[in-house]
Amino acid sequence: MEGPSLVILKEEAAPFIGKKVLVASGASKLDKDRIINQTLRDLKTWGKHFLMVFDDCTIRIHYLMFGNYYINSRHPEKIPKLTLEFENGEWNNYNCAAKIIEGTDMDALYDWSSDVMNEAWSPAKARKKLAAHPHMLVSDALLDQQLFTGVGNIIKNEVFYRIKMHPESVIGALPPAKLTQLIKEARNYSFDFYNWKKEGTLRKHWLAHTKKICIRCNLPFTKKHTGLNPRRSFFCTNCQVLYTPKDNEGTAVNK
DNA sequence: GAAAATGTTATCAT
DNA sequence: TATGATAACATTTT
Repeated sequence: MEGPSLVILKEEAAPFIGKKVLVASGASKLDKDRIINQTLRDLKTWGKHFLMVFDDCTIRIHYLMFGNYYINSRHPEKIPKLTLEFENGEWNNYNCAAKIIEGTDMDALYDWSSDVMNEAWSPAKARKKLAAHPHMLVSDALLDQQLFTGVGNIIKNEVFYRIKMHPESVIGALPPAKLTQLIKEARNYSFDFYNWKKEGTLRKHWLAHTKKICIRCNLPFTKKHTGLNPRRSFFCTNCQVLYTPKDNEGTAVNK
């Protein structure tokens, strides 16, 4: 699950805010008794971290690759990792990692400005952080949760396709305007993802992820694991430009 | 039916 | 002690 999906969950679970946990159950090892009778005070997301803020602690849920949830219904056979029952409904979470964080001050723990879905998102800070990693491949940069919190592999592939950038381009070699475009589109596509996911049309809007043919060029895509975080990249070598350092710059000159 | 994938963190080893 | 490798989680799609 990528960042935008958690924002959708936050909206779907909003009716539970202000309600008391009547029953907490599930396969998770976390101390479920701890939150019984606590009121759900707030729901927040930091990229792929989902935060349920209670009276004196917070539950952090990560849905990883296969996690999902059912609100006011449950999976026909699977056992939930964590179920919360309130007076107005139940919330079942599956295949996720759940953990209790002591305290409720998430502002002290999370930097919201790095989250592409957050209103506090700061392109300027992103740019500054990127400048500190001139040798990083753009493919790794977009997946780096400290740089583009909430971006996942689908968003990565679609962003590079949109801005016509080869995923193995190097941060330090990007022309300033191209860097601007990368930062801008990381957030912009994430909101498209959010809207399409909500209307159930996300997959049909994919132009690169899992695709075989580039519709701009009518040529086959390259499918390759790129970067140090070797996730699948789908790209067109004809229209997606590879930005690499010139031989005599970017690194110490060897003579 | 095997393999890979919308991903990260805890733990172990060096 | 710091860094890096490995295990763990566990379902759907190709």
